[in-house]
Amino acid sequence: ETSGLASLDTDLVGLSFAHLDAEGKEQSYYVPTGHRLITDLEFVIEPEVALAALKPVLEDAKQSKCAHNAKFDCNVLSQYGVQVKGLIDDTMILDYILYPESQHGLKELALTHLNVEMQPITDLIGKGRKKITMDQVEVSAAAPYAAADAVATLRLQKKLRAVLEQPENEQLKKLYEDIEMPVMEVLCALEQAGILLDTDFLKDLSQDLESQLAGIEERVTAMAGESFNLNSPQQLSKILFENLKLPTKGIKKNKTGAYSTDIKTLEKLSAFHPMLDEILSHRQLAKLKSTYVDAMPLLLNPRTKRLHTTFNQTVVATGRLSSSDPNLQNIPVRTELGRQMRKAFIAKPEHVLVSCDYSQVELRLLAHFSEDPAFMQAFKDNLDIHTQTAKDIFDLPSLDDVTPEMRRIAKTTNFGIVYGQTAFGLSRTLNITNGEAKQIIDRFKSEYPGIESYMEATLAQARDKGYVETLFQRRRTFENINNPNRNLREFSERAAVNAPIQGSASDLIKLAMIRIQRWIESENLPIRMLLQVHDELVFEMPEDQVSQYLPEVLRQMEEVYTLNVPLRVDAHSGTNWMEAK
DNA sequence: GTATTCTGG
DNA sequence: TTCTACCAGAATACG
Repeated sequence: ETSGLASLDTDLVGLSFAHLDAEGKEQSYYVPTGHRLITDLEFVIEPEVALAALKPVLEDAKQSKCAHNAKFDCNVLSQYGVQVKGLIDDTMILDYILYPESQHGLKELALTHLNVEMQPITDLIGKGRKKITMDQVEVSAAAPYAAADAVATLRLQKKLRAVLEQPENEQLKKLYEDIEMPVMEVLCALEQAGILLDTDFLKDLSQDLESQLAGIEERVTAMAGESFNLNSPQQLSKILFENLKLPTKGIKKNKTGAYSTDIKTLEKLSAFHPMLDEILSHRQLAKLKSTYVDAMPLLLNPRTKRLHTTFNQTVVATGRLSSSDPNLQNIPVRTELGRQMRKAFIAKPEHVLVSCDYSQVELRLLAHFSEDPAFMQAFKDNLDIHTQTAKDIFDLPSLDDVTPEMRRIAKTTNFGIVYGQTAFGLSRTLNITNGEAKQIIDRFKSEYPGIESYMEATLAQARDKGYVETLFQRRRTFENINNPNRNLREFSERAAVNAPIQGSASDLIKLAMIRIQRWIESENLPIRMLLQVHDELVFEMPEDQVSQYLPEVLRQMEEVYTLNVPLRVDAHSGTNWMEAK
C-alpha cells in the first residue's frame, strides 16, 4: 500500500503478499512499513528494515512473481532501491490482452472473474474533503484490506493464465509475453526518467498570456455591454444569440439544447461580429495557460526536478498507450502559439532531445494489409502519399499539377478512410456538400479497389467472428457489430475498420521500444528514451554523440518488422521539443 | 458527476 | 428517415 499521488512521488506504507504453501493453501501477509499513526501495534517496522529483508527475494529473477499493475509497484520500490526481477505475470495486463474493451481494476476483475465483491478503498480512507491517506489508516484495517488485494491477484492469475493457455489464444499469449510484459518494463524506465522543464520560460509565458487575456476580457465586456464569464459556453451562447441576436440559421445545438459555441460555430459567426475573433483568441490562450503553462510546473517531482508522466498500458482498446498526470501525448504542436509550450520541454545540460517519428505509419499499414498495388507503389517510390492520392482522385496527368488545396482534400480523405469515413463525415470536415464528398469517396474507391475490398473483408470478419486482429494478432471484439440499432452497429463498423490499423501501429512501436531499450541497457549507452507519442519516440542524447547513436535508433525503428511496403522514420533534434520536431 | 470544449495522434 | 470519422486526457462550468 502506498500514499501519494504520482507514481514517482509515493510513500511505501505497507507491502502485502499472497502465495500457496506446501499444502497448496493460500497464505497472505501484510508488512506495515510507513504508518504514522499506528496505535494498535507495539512496534513499527521501518521500510529500510523490511526492505532489507525482502529485497533479495524481490530482486531474485528465479523467484516468480505476479502483481496487479506491476509497473506502479516497481516504480515505488525502485524509489526505495529495490529493482524487482522475476515478474512473470501482471493480472491487469492479462485481462487487458484477453478483454481489451473492459476496465481492468482489481475490484472489477474480482467481481467479474471471481464473483467476489471486494471492500472499497473508501471504507478505509473516506472520500471528498475528509479523505485521509493510507499511512493514517490503522494497521488493523489496512492489513486485511491489503492482504485481500494480494489474494485476489493470486486467484486472478490462476484463472486468467488458464484462459491464456487455451489453444485458441496461442497468439495472444505470444503478444502478452513478447510485447506487453516486456514493454511494461520499458514504460517503467520512461516514467522514471522523466523530462526536464524550463520553468523560468513558463513563468514568463504565463504572465504574457495573463495580460493578453485581460486585454481581451476588457474589449469583450465593452462590446457585450456587460461582464460575463468567457469560459462558460452557456453564458457565451446567451450573449451571442440572445443579446447580440447573431443568426442562428445552420448553427448546431448541443445535447442540452443550447446553441453550440464550439470552434467551428464561432468561426462561422466571425463575419458577423468583431467579438468572435476575440473569443476565439481567448479560447486558445486560456486553454494553453490553464492546461499546460500553469499546470505542468505544479507536477514537477521535487526530488528529481523532472516531470514524470504515467503511461497507461490498459486503457485504449486498440492497443495504444495513453498518458496521464500529466498527459504528455497531447502537448500542442499544430499552431505557432501552441508550439511555444514545446519550448518548455528541454534536454539536460550538454544534451539534446531527439524526436523520431514513423512517417505515415497507419497509411503504410493500410497499404500492407490491403495490398492495393497503386497505394503500395506510392510508398515503394517514397512519394508523398497525399500528393499521390490527389493526383489519382482528381485524375491529373502529373504530380506537379496537384495544388495545395487538392492535397489538403486528399489528406483529409486518406485519414478519413482509416477511420471508416462516411460521405457526411468527410463533407463536414472539408466544408463541402454531401454529394461532393460522395464523389471523392467513389473516386478513391475506384482508384484503390484493394482498399475497399480489404475494408469489406475486415467487416466480414468482424460480423462473422465478432473480432478483428492486428499484425501481431491483438484482438478487439465488437458486441454491437450485428446490432439492429443502426447507430450502434455503424459505430462498431467504423471502429472495426480502424482497430487493425491503429492497433498494428501500436504493436510496431512497442516492439521497437523493447528492442531499443534492450540495446541501450546492454551496451550501457548514455542515451535515454523519454516519451512515446503513438508514432513518435523522444530521446535524450549527449549533443556530441547524436550522430553516433541516432542511425541505430532509426534502423531499429524502420526494421522492426518487414511489411510489404517500407517503414520510414523522420528524426529531428534540438535543445527543446519544439526544435526537435 | 455530467456536459462542453479543446489538445494530441 | 436518420445522423454520422477512430482513439485518448484535462480544464472549466454547472446542477
